[in-house]
Parts: sequence; structure tokens; C-alpha cells
Amino acid sequence: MSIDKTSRSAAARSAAPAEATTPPLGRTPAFSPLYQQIKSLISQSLQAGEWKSGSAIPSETELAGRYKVSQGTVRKAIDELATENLLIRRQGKGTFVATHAEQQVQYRFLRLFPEQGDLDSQGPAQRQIVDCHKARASAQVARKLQLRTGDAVLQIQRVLSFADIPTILENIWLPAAPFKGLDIERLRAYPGPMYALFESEFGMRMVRAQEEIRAVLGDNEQCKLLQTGPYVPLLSVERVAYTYNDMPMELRHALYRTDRHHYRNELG
Amino acid sequence: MSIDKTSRSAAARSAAPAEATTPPLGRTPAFSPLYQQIKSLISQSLQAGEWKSGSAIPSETELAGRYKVSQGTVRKAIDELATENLLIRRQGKGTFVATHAEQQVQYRFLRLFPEQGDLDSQGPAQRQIVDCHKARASAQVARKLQLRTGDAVLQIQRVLSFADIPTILENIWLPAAPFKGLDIERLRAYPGPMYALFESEFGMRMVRAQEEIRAVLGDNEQCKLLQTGPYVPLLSVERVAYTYNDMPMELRHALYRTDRHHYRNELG
DNA sequence: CAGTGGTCTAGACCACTGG
DNA sequence: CAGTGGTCTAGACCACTGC
Repeated sequence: MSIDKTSRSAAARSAAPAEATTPPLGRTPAFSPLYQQIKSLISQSLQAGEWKSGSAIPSETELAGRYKVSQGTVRKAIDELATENLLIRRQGKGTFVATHAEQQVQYRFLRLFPEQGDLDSQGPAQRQIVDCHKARASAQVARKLQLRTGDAVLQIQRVLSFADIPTILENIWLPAAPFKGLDIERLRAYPGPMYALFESEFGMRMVRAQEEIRAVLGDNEQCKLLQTGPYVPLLSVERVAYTYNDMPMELRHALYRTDRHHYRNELG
Repeated sequence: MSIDKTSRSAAARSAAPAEATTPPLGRTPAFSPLYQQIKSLISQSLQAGEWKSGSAIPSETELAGRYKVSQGTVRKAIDELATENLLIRRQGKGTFVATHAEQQVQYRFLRLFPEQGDLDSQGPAQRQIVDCHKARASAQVARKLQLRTGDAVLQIQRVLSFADIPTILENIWLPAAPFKGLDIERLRAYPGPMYALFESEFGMRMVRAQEEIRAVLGDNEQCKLLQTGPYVPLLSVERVAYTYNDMPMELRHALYRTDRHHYRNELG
């Protein structure tokens, strides 16, 4: 993969008067700044696993040399990757591959906060894997994961408790192929967040997610697992998590009790 | 307000050997980069209303001259203000004061999307002001708005409908002082979003907000206003909107029907 | 065409980290 | 102390907008 410093604008260079290629019918081909190309190259290295989760990538100076651009251009590329949470900058130390296996951000995609006290006061979550089995993708699951109906998927059900109170009931669907070898024993044996397991054992990093939230009433089975009475309103949180290249890799349909917690969202 | 290019780092300049002021007990005073100071100055001009909502601020070159810094430093300041949605950059045209009164982002803080079709297909929202009266802040309202219990507030109730289906029931609390003169007639007369009214008629720009979301069952009155049957689960969305300087300016407790819509959230 | 924001460079210096 | 990211500058050129 090489960098093209000249054809960034697809308009024919006006310095080349011969065979003037008129731009075809006002269709302006995409202009791609250098730093965007660098950003792509770094993304590709991340995707290819050239650098491990949590480890440092080469310094800005070194990358500038490798790509034959100025340090400022590399900096701008890294800046964007850092604001997208793919990289983490640490002054004086280096730039690191973002990971879900960090103390600071135990649950990067979880927006549920306790009504009283802070995240620390309720202690760590208790994870209970209820089920994990192979299945075939329904039409809806296939659509969200960009698979075909009937494709092999893993289906996982678990309950998260805070301070011994069951609070989240999750149904998770994963494409079977990238997670070959995952079973209920490995899930139960792993001590950290599930996304950290995906990362360390399957090299699959979830970099962003989209959630759709609705208010629902839990059915009998759901209420039993959450140990609530009947007719309890629950937050239905349907999450699709994406790895690099906007590839959907996980569908997670969760039910949150919101009597002792709330979903918090910042609007910019 | 002047810019201090020298005392950004509070460590005594090592070039001044006389009367060496030992840094008091390892307390490192805050380092503030130049561009952050510029950012503050621009913020203050925004807050003071030096530039109107939706109008262009001076060009980067002009601001660089005014503040006696390089254009690159102004650029970095504006970049951050733009990512915080206080300013909007438009290549070739200028940099503009962000506003709620734009076609593109009719509802900047509303995350509700129709289950079928897109935002356009359901047409514009119908706004029905149910009530608007002066009241005294309860302890809870006062806390959220950083007022004292019993302070004067305006309380507004309204219903938003999409395609003639009542979908959102809102209870809004505003501090009375900054919104003196607002009444139900003016609310009903204004054709645009309420935040645009706050902006154009009271010079009050909401720049960010925080929401707490829970699942609840509507009571009889609420269900009547939303024209649902009883025992319908609803999204409770409690929003505090902030103007400049993290000053809370509005408390909005809304109930969303989520049978035809869902709350959408992007996690980075 | 002038004026705006957007990109890219090269170099200097600062702040932070760890050996 | 060397190495890293963070700030700041000055200048050149490009892309986009509107007159």
C-alpha cells in the first residue's frame, strides 16, 4: 500500500495542459487529504493485528518516516483515530491500541449508572452465564449482523447483577465463524468483560456500537431471571457492536431494570 | 481580557535565578496552553452575545491578529469549539455560531427515530402546549437547575405528535428570571423548536444536555394525554440542558411512546 | 477573482515519563 | 537524560464559495 500525494484531487492537474481531460459531467471524484490516507493505513495495520491490544504503536516520528510525510500529518491522522477511541494517546509514553481490558473503562459500552452512589460504590458486576449454544440466524439477526438467514451463530444468554441484584438480562448473538471454539466453559472461566475476551482470545476488537432503546414489559421468563414481579417496565436495549470497517460483529438484546439504575446519555 | 504567553506553566521560569520560588509542596499549578486561552476568549464573546446565533464570527486570520497569536493557534481553538457544537465551520464561507434554528438539525437534542421510514417521512412534529404557569421550584427541580427551593420557575407542559399520533409528553421547568415575559401565547405563536425560541427571544443558547433514561408505566393522566391504554410502558427521559459555562437552564421530564419510535444512541 | 477554511510542511520548544 | 506526545509558529498551497 503506497501513498499517492498527487492524485488526491482527481481533477486533472492544470499544470499538465496536454490532453485536457474534462471532468466528466460535474461528477467530482472524492478528494482525500494525505492525513486521511495515513489514517487508513494505520487502521489497516490495526485491523491486521500488526500491533497488539493495549500495546504501543510506533512513535509519530517513526510513522512519519515510514510513510514519508511530515510528523504533523501523522499527528492529525492519529488525533482522529484517538477521538474515535481506536487509539489512546499518553503524553511522554506513546500512543496505544485501545482495549476493553482496562481498569478505567471496565464497561466501555455500558451506560447504566446506579441511582445512588457512583460506579465504585456498587462494586464489580457479577456475571452469570445462563446459556450458550449454536443456532441458526433468524432473518432479523441475520440482517443486523449482515449474515444470511440460517447462517451459523452463537447465542449466549447471561445475567449481570450489581450488589447481588440481577439488573441486566442479555441475549447475545455472534457470527459463529470468527468465534470458533467459544463455549459456555470458556465464557464462565473468563474473569473480565466479554468484550475483553473477544479481544484477547479471538483478536476481535469492538470499536463502536449503536443502540436502540425502548420501554417494554418483561415476559414471565424474563421477569423470573431478573427476579422482579410481573408487569415491571424494563428498558429494552438493542445493541449492534462493530469492529473495524463498520463490520457488525455482535447483536446484543438486553433488558435493564431501572428501579435502582438509569441509562445516562450525554448530548453534545 | 489579555493573553498571558509567559505564565502558562506556573513553574518559575528557570531563566530567572533570583529569589528562587520553590514550588509549594509539589502542587503543580495548572498548565494552560495558548489555544485554550483563545478558546476561553472566544467562548466569552459567544456568551456575551458579541456574535448573533447563526451569524459568522471573524475569520481565523482576523482573530489571530486580534489575539496576537498565529492562525494555527486560533484554528485549534475553533476546532475544539466546533467539535463541541458551539461553532460550525463552513469551508469557503466562514465559521458560524451554532443555532437550534436550522433545517438540518431541527431537533438537536432529540434522539427519537421512527421505527419505519426516516425522519423526513413522518413529516414535521405537531406541537401542542397544554399548560404554562409560574410556580415555585421543588427541592428536586431546584437541585437540578442549581436554584434554591421555592425560587420562581416557569412550568410548561406540552405534547409532541408525529403523523398526528401523540408521542411525547413533556414537562419543562425554566428559571423564571432569564425567561421573563414568556407565556403560553408566545409559546403557541412560535412556529419553530422551543430551543430556537429560547435563542432568538431570550438570547439563551443551550449547548449541551444530559439525559437520564428509565422505563416506567404512565399514570392515568399521562396515558390520557398520550392517548394510550393503561399499563403502557414508556421511556422516561429526564434532561438537563446547559448553556455556556455549564450553567443548567432547563429541566425537561419527558415520556416517550416507543411503540412506533425508538431512542437511538451511538457509542464511540 | 478575493476571501474563507483545509491541508501540509519544517522547525523550535515545552511537558511528561521512565530509566 | 533520552524519547515521547503537546504546543506554537510561519509560510505555502489547495478547495470551496460567492460576487
